[in-house]
Amino acid sequence: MATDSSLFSGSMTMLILKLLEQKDMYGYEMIDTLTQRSNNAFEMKAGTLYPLLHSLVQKKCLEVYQDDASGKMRKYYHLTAVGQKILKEKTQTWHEYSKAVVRIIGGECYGN
Amino acid sequence: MATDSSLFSGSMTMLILKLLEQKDMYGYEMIDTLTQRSNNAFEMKAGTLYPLLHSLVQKKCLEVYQDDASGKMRKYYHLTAVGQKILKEKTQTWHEYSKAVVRIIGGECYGN
DNA sequence: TTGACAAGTATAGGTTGCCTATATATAATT
DNA sequence: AATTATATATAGGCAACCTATACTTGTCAA
Repeated sequence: MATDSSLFSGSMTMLILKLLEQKDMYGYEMIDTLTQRSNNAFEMKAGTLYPLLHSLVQKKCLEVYQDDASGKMRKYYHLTAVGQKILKEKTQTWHEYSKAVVRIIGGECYGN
Repeated sequence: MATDSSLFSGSMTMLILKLLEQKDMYGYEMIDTLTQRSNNAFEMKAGTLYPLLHSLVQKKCLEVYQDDASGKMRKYYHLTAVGQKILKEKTQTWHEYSKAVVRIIGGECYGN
């Protein structure tokens, strides 16, 4: 991530799971998608992503399958029911904390 | 902090500086104030706070003075100009990242 | 046609941020 | 008198993320 990433450390898992809720993706694709959708606010590093993906597979949050059709090795990740549950929990927690931060630092407020 | 604190690690400094922008406080007072204003979402631990305060003093973000009037030792912390600048930067970054997260995970976002 | 670069995945090692556990001392409560 | 709340402090540890590096294959320009 860019600049002062520490402000949002811990949210990486949530963001990855959210991307995979919409469609199966391979690692490099996730990095690009995150960068685009966040307008460069997030620049996830490969060295952060791949170990994270491996651990999420181990925790049964993701399933992986390989596709070499294009000649390049691509490992696609698919969100499981377990992963979906974790995503829901993390998202809820995020909104809760986000609202609490806003109550303290003021400014904009997040719905629901 | 409560439960899955990792989602917001890195925001502690910002929150502390924000409290001290409003008035000088001593450590224990900050913990209570944070707990109250966040409706128990944040439960900062003493073992987290005091080392953080010491490091902020070292970075010239805070100044400290002691008050033993009440019989109890209380170290009051005061926000410096440097601290104010850091607070402004962290707050800006937080809003930026927060908006980026909302763009990815969805939910409403009010104001800038 | 080969040399450089982008795409794609992977791991080791280090830093940071926060936590738990523990320690100390005094005031208030019981 | 004993316990609890107030108040500050430090050591040790874990988890999350980063940097640096490594490897392979495809593409494009010189």
